[in-house]
Amino acid sequence: MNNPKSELIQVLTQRGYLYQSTDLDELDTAANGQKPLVGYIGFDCTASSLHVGSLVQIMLLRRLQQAGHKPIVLMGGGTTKIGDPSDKDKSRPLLDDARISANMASIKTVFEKLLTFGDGPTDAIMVNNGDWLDKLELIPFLRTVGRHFTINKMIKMESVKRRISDENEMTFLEFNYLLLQSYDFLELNERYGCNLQLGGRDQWGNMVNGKDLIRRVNGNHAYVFTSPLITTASGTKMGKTAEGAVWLNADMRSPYEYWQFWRNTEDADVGKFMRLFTDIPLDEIAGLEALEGSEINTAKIVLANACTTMLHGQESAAKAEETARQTFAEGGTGDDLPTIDVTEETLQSGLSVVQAFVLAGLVASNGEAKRHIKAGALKINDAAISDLQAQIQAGQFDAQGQIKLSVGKKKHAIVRLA
RNA sequence: GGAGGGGUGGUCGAGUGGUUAAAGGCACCAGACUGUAAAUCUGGCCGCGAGAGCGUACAUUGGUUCGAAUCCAAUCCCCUCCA
Repeated sequence: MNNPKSELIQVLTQRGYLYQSTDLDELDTAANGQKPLVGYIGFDCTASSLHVGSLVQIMLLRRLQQAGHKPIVLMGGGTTKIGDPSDKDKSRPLLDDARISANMASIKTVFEKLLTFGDGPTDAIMVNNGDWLDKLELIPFLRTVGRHFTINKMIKMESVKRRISDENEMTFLEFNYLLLQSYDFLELNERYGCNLQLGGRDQWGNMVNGKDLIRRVNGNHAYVFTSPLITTASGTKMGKTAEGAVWLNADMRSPYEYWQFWRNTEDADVGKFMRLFTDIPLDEIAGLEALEGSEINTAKIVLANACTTMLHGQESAAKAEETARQTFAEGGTGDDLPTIDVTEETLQSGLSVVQAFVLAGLVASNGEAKRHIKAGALKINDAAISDLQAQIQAGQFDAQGQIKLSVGKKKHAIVRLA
């Protein structure tokens, strides 16, 4: 689309969120109308935090709200009990209700930072599809919803085709996931006038079926908008690190580590990530991403600050930046580095370097620590360790009672004498 | 219900009685080079142990054997074809 009229579609296309959409022109017109659009995205609550993989989705809702529309965060309290079949992993252990609501509460804290909740016309709301899915009755459901789905059409869906061919198989339960998600959209349409569903590109099939269901059941017109799968410039899925998922909740990944995640973005991704994950104006981004050579590090700091501020607040971002500056630019340490406390007694009875690194969480096992020593990657106070059996010495603590542990050039921690 | 095939480390995928902690790819980690980037090259990649080594591990359980991921039995799960 060349010249979107609405702010929403302008922003979404210019910042790289558009993969595919139904009636883009019409959606553009609707987005430009008097009435705010009401758009939703569904999130499962299988863990107590979402991770950066979901961030594009969250940002979609944020853009929606910024452009004067109403976001609905749909928590999959009902669908989580079934387990999302599109995750190809072996079926997870089913979560119990207590676990699900705990996860939901924990996840909600993240949305509260990125969206404005309330009762106003463009305030975000959070709803739980367990509210209606849990009490569905099979026969009425089949008669009102099931009749609108033809098997003929369903088996032509890309997601279904893939699953019912040779190697794979699909259970009836999974087959029904489509109906449940479609029903969610219908329910939100009737309850809240929700007329837009956003999501990742893999959700397209489920989403357009919801749109069709709405038209068939109550004649309303709804829209569907998908975002691309975000990969890094080198082609891998975004957000993979040795430590696992990049969680959004601060108790699962500290603001400093979150800052570092963004700081380590590949050169080629800086502009793209800024457009997607920050509110930095486009012209400013254009200037930053044009920086050449090591200059672009400035842009990465801007990116890290913007992302961390959005999620953890300005103060946390500033602290993370300062810690990074002290650690990397000055070769010292900063307050925000992961820290472990060690007592005088522990020190007396002997604490090996290997143990210290394990305690600090910088390595996963003694063996890994030793491998790193052999590779010359473990440093104490910036001096490489070569002795596998080296002990932490009292004399290594500096005036502040600290020792700096490093694995390679990037991972640092502090041991503090308690 | 019948016939056949299969379940291997984070992942994909070799391996069909000892030389196999298990080829190779990917992912990941570290070193070199740099800019806390990418690419490239080098090394590593179950745990414990300074090391020799030890312990665990090839769906699960039991068995055969001096010795099993490899053979046998039962169980669970998956695939293909037939009914």
